[in-house]
Amino acid sequence: MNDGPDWRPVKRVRAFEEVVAQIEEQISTGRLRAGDKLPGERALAAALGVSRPSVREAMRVLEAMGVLVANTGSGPEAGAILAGSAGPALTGVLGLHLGLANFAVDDVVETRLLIESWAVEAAARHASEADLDRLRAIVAAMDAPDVSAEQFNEQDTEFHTAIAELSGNALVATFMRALRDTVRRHQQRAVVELGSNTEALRADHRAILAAIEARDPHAAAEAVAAHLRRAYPRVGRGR
Amino acid sequence: MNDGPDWRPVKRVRAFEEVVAQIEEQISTGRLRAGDKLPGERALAAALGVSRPSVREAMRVLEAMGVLVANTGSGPEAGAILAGSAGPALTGVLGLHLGLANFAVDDVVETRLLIESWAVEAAARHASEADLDRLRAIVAAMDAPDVSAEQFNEQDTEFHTAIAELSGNALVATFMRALRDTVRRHQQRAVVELGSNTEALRADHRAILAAIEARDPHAAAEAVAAHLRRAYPRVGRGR
DNA sequence: AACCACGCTGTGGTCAGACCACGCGATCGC
DNA sequence: GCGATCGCGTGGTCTGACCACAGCGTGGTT
Repeated sequence: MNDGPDWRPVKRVRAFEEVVAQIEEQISTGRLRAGDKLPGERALAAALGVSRPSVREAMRVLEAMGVLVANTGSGPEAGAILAGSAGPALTGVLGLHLGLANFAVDDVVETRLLIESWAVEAAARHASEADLDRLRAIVAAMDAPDVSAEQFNEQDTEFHTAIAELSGNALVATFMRALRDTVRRHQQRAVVELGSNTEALRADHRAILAAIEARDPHAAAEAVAAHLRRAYPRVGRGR
Repeated sequence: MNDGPDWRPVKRVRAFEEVVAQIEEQISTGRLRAGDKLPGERALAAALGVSRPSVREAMRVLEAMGVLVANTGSGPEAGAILAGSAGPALTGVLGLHLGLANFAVDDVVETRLLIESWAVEAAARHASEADLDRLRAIVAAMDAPDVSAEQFNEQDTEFHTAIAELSGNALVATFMRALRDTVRRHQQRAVVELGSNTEALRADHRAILAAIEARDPHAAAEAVAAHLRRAYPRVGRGR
């Protein structure tokens, strides 16, 4: 089994990678928590023995991953603050790789169907009355007579995200939002074709809500599947 | 409905963000494709009218998203090349936010169960004989007498990733790998407790493989669920 | 005494210019 | 012919400087 030395030569370690690694370590060991503020770039550079540009590149990486936000000025709001959610970062990553053809749009929609079916089942099982009120309010807002296409889309996102959150799994909710945003950004780049056909979609929403209200997980999953098949008809064939 | 001006303050646009945006646009419009090589940092800086550090920060962001890799030296391999997969980037993002307590470990395992159940059903439906051979080879390798704990873990990842790839959905496969790596990194930070208990896990793998061979999606999903419940016993209670 | 304007200070953002390590590729010498 | 060597362009790093911005203290004004 031994084919000789075969040692993998040292991996190049760039300065900013070391900085990222150290900050990651502080996070995973709990020494840095959400809400904490990092030292200034100059102080960090001095403490780590690297130059400020290297620290800045590390900041950009962490910022791209949604781990921190950087603010200028002074006061409590200024500086690099650990916070953020993974959502926007995920959306960005997925969108880029969609453009690079590493994924297909159908893959994204299919995955969304898979995740949302599960989420709505969980939601149907243990949604509280307050949760239901929230969904009802969104559905009612979408049924108002004067909603623009943009508002409609916004509230549609709201509705589906709310369902995902009701599943009680924060990661699933984040995935859901990222997938929906990815599809939406992609399709709005092509054509906004739903036009005045929103009635069918709104009816779907009402059906989903009704199934959740009836505590019927299976029916809820079916309703979601039907809804997505209507919204993205091309998916699901051929596989 | 009109509450006054309520204008959003101008979004600050940093130079590197503009650079990232322009590269993203080149990607989504198809002018840049996977495998293409970007101009050198100096040339890009000159072309975009920004300084080299700004270009570099943009590079770091795109690199963190798994969109490009940067190599030194000269020749065809040198420079910033569009390529990569989203996998490592997703793993990094998930791991960091796990550390920041934006997600719970249970969320990750639960999500993995959800996705893998679906994937194995799809795999059971349309795995080719060659696909099955690949799985059989992995299972056989894990049954060898002299596998170390590390090798075992490696091949376990291989097995589950292979199943996800068999689903035919590249995005699901990517998610699967990211979720598994995230869990693995997290648990290996704590305790590697499986010890010599691998026999049960290997039996699970054989059961999963058998269900796929039998083209029984439901049994395959059940087998995967049982396997994950055994591997991560604490999950699934209380929700 | 209350209040407001100014400037100090520290933050991230940007820039210019320089030097280094690396590795391909052409050139030169044998 | 062929191998060692040098050139040159790549990303990686550093220095030092300047800018815009925002909070907050200090000063003068009312």
